Amino acid sequence: MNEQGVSAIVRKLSAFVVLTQEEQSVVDGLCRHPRLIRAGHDLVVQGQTRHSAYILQSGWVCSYKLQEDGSRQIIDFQVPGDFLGLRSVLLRTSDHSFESVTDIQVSEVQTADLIAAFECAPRLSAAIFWAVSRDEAMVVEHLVGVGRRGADSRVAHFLLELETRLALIGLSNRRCFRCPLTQYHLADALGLSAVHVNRVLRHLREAGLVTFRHGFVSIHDPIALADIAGFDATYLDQAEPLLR
Amino acid sequence: MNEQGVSAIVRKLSAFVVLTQEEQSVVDGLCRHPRLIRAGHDLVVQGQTRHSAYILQSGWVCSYKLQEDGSRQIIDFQVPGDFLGLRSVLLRTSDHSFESVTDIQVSEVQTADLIAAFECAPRLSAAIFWAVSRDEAMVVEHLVGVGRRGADSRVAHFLLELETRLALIGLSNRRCFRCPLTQYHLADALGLSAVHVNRVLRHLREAGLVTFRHGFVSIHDPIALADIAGFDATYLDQAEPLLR
DNA sequence: CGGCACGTTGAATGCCATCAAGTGGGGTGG
DNA sequence: CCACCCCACTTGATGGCATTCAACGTGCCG
Repeated sequence: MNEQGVSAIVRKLSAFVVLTQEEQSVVDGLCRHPRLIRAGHDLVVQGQTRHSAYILQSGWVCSYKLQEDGSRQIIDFQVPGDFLGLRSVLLRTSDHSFESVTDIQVSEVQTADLIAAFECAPRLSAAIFWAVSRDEAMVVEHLVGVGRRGADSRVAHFLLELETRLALIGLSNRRCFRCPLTQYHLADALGLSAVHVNRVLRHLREAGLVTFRHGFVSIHDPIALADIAGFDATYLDQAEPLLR
Repeated sequence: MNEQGVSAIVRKLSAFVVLTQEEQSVVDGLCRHPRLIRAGHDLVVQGQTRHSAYILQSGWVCSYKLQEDGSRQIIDFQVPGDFLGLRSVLLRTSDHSFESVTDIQVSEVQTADLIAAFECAPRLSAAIFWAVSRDEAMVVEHLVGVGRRGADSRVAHFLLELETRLALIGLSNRRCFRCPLTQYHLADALGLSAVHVNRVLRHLREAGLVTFRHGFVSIHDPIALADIAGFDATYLDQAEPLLR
């Protein structure tokens, strides 16, 4: 729960469907058994066969895929209110891993409970499908970035996307936000070396665009930053709620 | 329909769920109104607000995302039996475009019909969710390739994945297959320049691994190719059907 | 026969990885 | 309390992989 007394997931889903009090309690019912996990632990590992889905209550998680040569590609980061592993419950073996970046709090979601929730609150299922679709759109945009953008643009785009996601759940005020990621995380996510990420960050900082330091990000010039990022937030679909 | 008298989509879904005769007819019912589209046309364009989903009956399609600077990133190719735009029916605006690579035959799927099909054939819905999950896993693997693999490895991986997908619907005999893609398609998909794709293909050909030419691909040395590709087909989940 | 799309090859440039070395803060243990 | 280590970050030098520019080949089609 944050300062408004509303859980992050309710807040996020409300961006798409304005949930009734009753629907909110259904969601909260899914989050009944929170579990604490320390930073740097794997929730699900690549190749694992029967794994659950989770809702992230607090803290940050990354999903990644390891290669034989030891390098890893981070697929996405999860912030409070996001689902973990919902995409792949139907594949027999998980194709990627989840690791806690910070200490986290998660609720395990039983498939049966989820289906029951869908039945008694159909609008809720629409909201959850929207959330899943948005996550996929983010992976696609991520692919575009890694495939077609230069390093500066890639880093700028990443920070802007992050800001937008965090603003949605009340963890950013559109200027600055807390961010527990290291430059190594950025490197693994963006397909760059950590050394180069460092150089790019310095460049962006000296250009007065954005500062990424001490677990904190400040966006000094959103316009110029969005410009070099080629950032267009349409894919995050963050306009008015569709269903009221 | 192919030579076995079974549509590509039924064949593909059967890899996950062995469909009864009745379930097969439900699927065929979804494919009632086929539409022909010439090569090089857009079915859905990025930014379009209300678009349908389709099932591809024959021919090849690519989904891509355009950038301001004119470059494009191909997200994925669709081959017969694949869905188009199912992922994003819930987002208000499509975040990417679909273009026919060859002349194609598609069936438009009404959301209502799909839901009705789910209700009268629950096993079918599981199979479709599996197909969607597999598509997402492919996008993730694509991201890993673009982010973390060198050009040779990327091209090799792409060709192996393609072969596996086509074998599933009976369009490859595990050695060679027809492939209407140009080197420009590969370049846009793999985040490389067309010139470099050409060089890589020459290199792979001269090494006796694979030939990509005249709309035809021959895999001469699958073992060595999988080796430099770092190819592990687990994410395609192509083992035994799960539900019988 | 010209035009066009696709493919092919060479040379020069440049972005980013890699190697290497060093800084600084936080935690631990002597 | 200080020495030590470890991790994250920082910076410079070097080199390689892939892009870009440019030119040419080749088959197809109007």
